[in-house]
Amino acid sequence: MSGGEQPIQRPGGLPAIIARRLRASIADGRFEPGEQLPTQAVLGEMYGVSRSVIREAISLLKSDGLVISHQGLGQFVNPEGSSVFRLDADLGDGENLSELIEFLVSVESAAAGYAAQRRTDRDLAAINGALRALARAVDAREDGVSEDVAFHRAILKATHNEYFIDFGDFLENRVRGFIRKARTNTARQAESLMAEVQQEHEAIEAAIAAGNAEAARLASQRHLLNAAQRLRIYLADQLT
Amino acid sequence: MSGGEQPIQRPGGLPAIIARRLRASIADGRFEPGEQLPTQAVLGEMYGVSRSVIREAISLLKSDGLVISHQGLGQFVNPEGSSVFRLDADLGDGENLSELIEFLVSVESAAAGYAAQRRTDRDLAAINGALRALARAVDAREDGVSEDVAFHRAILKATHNEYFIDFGDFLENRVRGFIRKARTNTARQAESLMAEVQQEHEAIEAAIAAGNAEAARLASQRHLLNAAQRLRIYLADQLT
DNA sequence: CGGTTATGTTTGTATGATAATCTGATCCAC
DNA sequence: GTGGATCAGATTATCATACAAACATAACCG
Repeated sequence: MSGGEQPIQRPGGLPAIIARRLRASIADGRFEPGEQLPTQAVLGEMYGVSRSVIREAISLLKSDGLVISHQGLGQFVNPEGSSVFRLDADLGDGENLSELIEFLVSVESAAAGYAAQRRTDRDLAAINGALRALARAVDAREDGVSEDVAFHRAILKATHNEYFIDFGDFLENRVRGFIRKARTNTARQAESLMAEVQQEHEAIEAAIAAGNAEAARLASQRHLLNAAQRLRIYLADQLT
Repeated sequence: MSGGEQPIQRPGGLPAIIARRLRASIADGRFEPGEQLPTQAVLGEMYGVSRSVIREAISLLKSDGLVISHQGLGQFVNPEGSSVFRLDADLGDGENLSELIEFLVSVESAAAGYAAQRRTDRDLAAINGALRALARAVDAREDGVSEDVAFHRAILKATHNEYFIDFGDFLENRVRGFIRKARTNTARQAESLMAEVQQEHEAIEAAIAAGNAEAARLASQRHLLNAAQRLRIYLADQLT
């Protein structure tokens, strides 16, 4: 999967390497919170790279809120600690896939619960419309990817919570897209699989329509866990 | 709160501005997925800045996985979409505080549930030890901050899931630290408040010890929601 | 026709210079 | 002396330029 036909993927260049080292140094306490970092010129000497590289590395740490720099003053380790939670899904290696799925399920199912409590009639109509469109697509022997996306997005939208919606976009781009690719590649049992998926979808929709948060959580949880299971089977087949 | 005694916080410099614009352009579809971006030299002309600035901006997008660059080839919009979920908590504005808390509660309570299912005896001992240490600190009229941190961290550790642990660190740095500051600043009712918090902690610990995932989820949920409520009261008082 | 070699383009890195901004010391007036 | 303005130094921010490395394509040759 990783490292195939595409041009080789380097660790990210010198700036990324330096950034990693600096991050480690901060984490290890070699630079304490609030402490002033060496100047860019000095850091350049320390690591044997030019100031441009140091600047890019620092820039990355700044975007994570780990470092704060003031013109004329210097650069400091943010005493508040990193201000962002960064979830980078390196799917496909299968290493910590289970752990990641667990985390994803927690969020997704919670979102479904909130959606059940908050969905307006308009939300419900959108969810229902997406579900029926998906059914039509499956009947027409299409893949129904865009309809699947619309369905899940409609649910997240019904939470009326920006954070869940953003998280859903991430989930969509990285994980569900991956799952879908796996699914279409194992087109053998596509028929029964599609029916299974559709059934899970309908369970979610019914719970949300009924305003039953607990049921929505469970149904959503089951759906994603099943998808993960199907993905695992696919990955196992790949290794033969 | 924001913009007080510290040196004024600029929007982040030219690179951050350019990065925002590029991000917007990609989101708006002005640059389609997989499409090649203009060269750094051209982008520099377009925005009227030097190539260094463009490089730093692109570097930020690359760290989000939104852009991929190949030496000698050019820079491309990642067709897979962003590979990271970025949760930056701009707490203190109170704007979408409720939404954020909702998201945090979802994750934290799920973690408590997993902890209840998986905790080893050693985990349980760590949690219990932290809880008793916290009680001692409160009795001794100390703030007990470090003990509080240790308690929550021990729980997250008991999930044996790296993602929850990382998330806990973020939560700790940004949110709980903020809550704690609010709490100590309203030291008037500290006595009854501490007792209330301790009671909530004990409920979580008991559920985890009993291996009751559902109870652990609920207890954790209640604890964080109450903390958020206490925070809201504090913030409201501030506005007088 | 197939493989090899130029060639041009683009990103990566280095280097040096200038502008902007902040701290701390210095200086001057009163 | 004290308070405020001014200056010097340090440091980041930005710019400009040059060279190295990697890649695609076209030209070339056997």
